[in-house]
Amino acid sequence: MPELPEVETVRRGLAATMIGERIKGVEVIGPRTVRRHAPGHLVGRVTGQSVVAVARRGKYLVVALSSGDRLVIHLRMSGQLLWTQADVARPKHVHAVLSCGDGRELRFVDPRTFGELFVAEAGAPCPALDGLGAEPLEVELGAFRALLAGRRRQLKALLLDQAVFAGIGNIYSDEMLFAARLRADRASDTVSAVAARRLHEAMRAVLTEAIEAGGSSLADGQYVDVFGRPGDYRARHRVYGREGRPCPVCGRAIERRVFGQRSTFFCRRCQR
DNA sequence: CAACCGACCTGTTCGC
DNA sequence: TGCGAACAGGTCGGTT
Repeated sequence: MPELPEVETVRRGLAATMIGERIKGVEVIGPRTVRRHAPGHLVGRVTGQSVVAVARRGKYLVVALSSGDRLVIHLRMSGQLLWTQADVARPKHVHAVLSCGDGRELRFVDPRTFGELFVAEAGAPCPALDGLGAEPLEVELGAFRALLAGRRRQLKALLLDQAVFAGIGNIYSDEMLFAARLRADRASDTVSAVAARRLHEAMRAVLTEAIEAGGSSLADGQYVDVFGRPGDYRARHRVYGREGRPCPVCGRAIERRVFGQRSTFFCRRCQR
């Protein structure tokens, strides 16, 4: 579910609530939620630590602890982090809980159980983070063009490849390709310098606006921030989830096709 | 190297 | 109303 704008929105909520908090207790409830190492390792490493900073790398949240260790969280498809009073009844699918001060706790909720938490120890390499590609909001135009030209990939597959650009998912790849007027299956090394500049700008514009809107909550309302609030960006989607509706630029019906196993929404006339 | 496929899960929506 | 099929924001490992 969550892509870069949603994860960034969660990050901001975590930074606002958790920095300076001491984690008094850690509960790991589901057997799948901590799977890169023993669950007890996470409990031992995190209990008693204070939160120093909260960063984001791609779709990963990175909670820096006073020990120098990092608590790394990925929400995958259905994960949520909810900051609540501990005496509020727990919903279904709460798989981990961090108990903090003033009777508050951070809950990791995840119906599909694809999400995960793990500890990256201070000074140790972390393959999951180290293998990530460029941050889409930081990559410069020159480097961006080199990433497109350096291989022959379908543009959508390239945008979705976390080792190339970290944080883009199915919604925002479609939205930025539409904004740049490029087809999802265009070979990356055939994109002109002018079109590459358009895509670079579209990447920045779409992600920035989506973050400002607090991300996209779809019909089922799965995605919410740490305070339980949905994001507003869905109302601004121009193609994603809009099959059969008119293209906002030319009026032709938006189409849906599968590219690389993923539903892809696009305008046949505007995107080349 | 790139594309494709199934797998991992639960829940919701859609079509008959 | 019921029920199975299709589908879902992500990623990984194995094949073609």
